[in-house]
Amino acid sequence: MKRNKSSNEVTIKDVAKEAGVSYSTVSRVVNNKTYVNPDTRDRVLQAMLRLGYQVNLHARSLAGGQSNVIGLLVVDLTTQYMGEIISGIDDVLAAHQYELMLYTTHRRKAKESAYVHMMARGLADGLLISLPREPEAYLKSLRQKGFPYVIIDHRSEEPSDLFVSANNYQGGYDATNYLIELGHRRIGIVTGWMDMVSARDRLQGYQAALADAGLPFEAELLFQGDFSQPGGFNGGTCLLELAERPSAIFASNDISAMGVIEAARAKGLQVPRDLSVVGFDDIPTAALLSPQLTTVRQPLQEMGRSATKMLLDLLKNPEDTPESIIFPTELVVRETAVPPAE
Amino acid sequence: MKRNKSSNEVTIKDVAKEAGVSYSTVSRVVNNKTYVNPDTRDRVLQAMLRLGYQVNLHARSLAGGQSNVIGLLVVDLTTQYMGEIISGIDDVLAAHQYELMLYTTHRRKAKESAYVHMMARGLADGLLISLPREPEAYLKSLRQKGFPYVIIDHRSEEPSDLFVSANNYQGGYDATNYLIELGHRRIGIVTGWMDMVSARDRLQGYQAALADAGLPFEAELLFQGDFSQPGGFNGGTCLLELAERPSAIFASNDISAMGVIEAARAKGLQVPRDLSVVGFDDIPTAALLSPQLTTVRQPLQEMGRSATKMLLDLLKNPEDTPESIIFPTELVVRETAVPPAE
DNA sequence: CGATTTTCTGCAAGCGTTTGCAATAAAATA
DNA sequence: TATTTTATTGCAAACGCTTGCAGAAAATCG
Repeated sequence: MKRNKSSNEVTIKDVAKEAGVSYSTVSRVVNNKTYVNPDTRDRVLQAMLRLGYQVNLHARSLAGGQSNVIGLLVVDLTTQYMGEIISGIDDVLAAHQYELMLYTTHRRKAKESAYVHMMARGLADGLLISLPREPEAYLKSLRQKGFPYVIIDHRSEEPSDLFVSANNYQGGYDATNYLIELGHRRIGIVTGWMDMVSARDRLQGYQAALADAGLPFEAELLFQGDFSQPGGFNGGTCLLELAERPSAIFASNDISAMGVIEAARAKGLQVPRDLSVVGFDDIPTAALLSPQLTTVRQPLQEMGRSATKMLLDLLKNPEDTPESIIFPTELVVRETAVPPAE
Repeated sequence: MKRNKSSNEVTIKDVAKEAGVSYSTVSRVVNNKTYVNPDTRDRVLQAMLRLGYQVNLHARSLAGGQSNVIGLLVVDLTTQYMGEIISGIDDVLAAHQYELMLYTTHRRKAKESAYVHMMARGLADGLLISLPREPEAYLKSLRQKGFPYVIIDHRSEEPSDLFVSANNYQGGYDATNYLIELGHRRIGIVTGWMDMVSARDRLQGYQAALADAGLPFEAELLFQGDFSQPGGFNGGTCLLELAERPSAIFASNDISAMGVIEAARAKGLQVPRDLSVVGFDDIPTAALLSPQLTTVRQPLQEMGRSATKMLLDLLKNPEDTPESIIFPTELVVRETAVPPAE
């Protein structure tokens, strides 16, 4: 049943016959190995072209070669945040003839682990892990196996871990500080998932900026969000219902900033006149909102690209020890943050 | 070098030894085949658990089993449009223990073909193809091989092709007709890539609505866009610079609608006061803009889900002949379209 | 010019599975 | 009880490729 399909496929042996050489020679040509006579190579190449040969990745991988597949673990695909990162990853992968295998965890911690093991089992040559929730569960076994991986947007504490991240602390600091400089004194914050290092870093930046300006950190001005629009909406609503409501809110990502703005509108407040808002990420939509969102930019595409390059480099030279990267963030001043009303 | 890694892995044979059975028995247990003594099965299951066995997909696929991988061909990942569809796909795949292999063509036609062949070569069990550009190039060979695939958002003319699409014609008609009913008489259109059936269908819907209302179709009111924001911006700019400028514009997707709005603003015009705009897709952002975008909704997630179900069904029962689906579209009235000024 | 070295090619083993076939044991039937 | 059937297992042959090993041919050297 499946056999007849397969018999249809042209294999390395067919090419060998066509070119009048042994199949190992064909393999050498395909893999650009040394010690192949230029003439022979040409002949094989011709034969491959004629027959339309395509390597079977499964077989190659099984035989101990590379699978030319990179696994990517993501939480959620629907966000532009992720789209940007993936597009960076994809750029580099395409340039190096690698395939991308995608896995969405939907924040189910247990699944992450199972998937990672399967990947490491030979399905993929390396792994890109974005925004992991409980990485320690499986990272340890990857390390033991010496399986190459790079983490995206998560500043790992383990020194041997390779990661690419942005300076979330600084970003949080800058955003908050900007609001302070505009004259705001009561600044709320809607955080992200607090089990994520990046979210904690942004919060700490916020607190540090407050402290440096001699402003107190007030617990009632903090709302634990979840990087989602509804989360931002709830956060905004809560904060705006405080007896003494904040004149500005720092949302830990653009999506929740949009939620906050939504909440303000629902309360009949105008942004930025009645409430200043600063986001984080600078997703493409941020510039398209009206008013345009003031936010902290992290170079998402570039992060994806760097992580992938790093991983590919690691695959090529396993002895290499590239350095983790922390990209600087950049405050993008647009329209949603202005000096407070009075 | 790679060997030591592999030797680390627990294979079906290890499990067999641990359980005291032959490896073929283990395989039968793993694949839930009939004719395995319940006791034996238990013993094998135990052993698998103890050793932490994970099937090697490459080997399985090579040996003629399924790879449990579905290939997905997409143009571009950065759009929410695609994010929505993928999220639907992913839902279904996850529920059926399939992996997703992703391939982004970046609109390079040649690459599409190469990738499809590689997938069909055993890498994947089936293929999901979204927004193909020149599908005929490779679809033919897929058909010949009997390789299962489903097309997303492309109404194929080939009767044997399975596809999931939305009623783009009706959507275009409804959007235009709505504008006409509001009182607009000069209605511009920014199209998508005209080599895509969906874009052409939307345009035809637009023309039909015009005709039905006894309005002429004027070539100067048509701008060939490309489904992108800049494309929308250019289109908007052009149309608004006409001697007699339109009072409304139908943009062929939300992203370009945002571009059109941007263009209007750049010209000092207010939406919707000076220009009504209707989009297409209803991506999540559409509801978050201000003013909120009036648009035509197509059930993207559902389309992804249906296509995937269809494909999986086809894999399970190759004799089945599921029907292609054309989802109805729905006009979502929000704030960007109102009666014309005077 | 014989002896090395280097380049080139083929053979065969193996990667971890699935599966048809054969063998055996147990159950059902005559 | 003898004979079929049915259930349960194991063996071995693929699947398409990589790669170490060994020979053959060509190039280099003393």
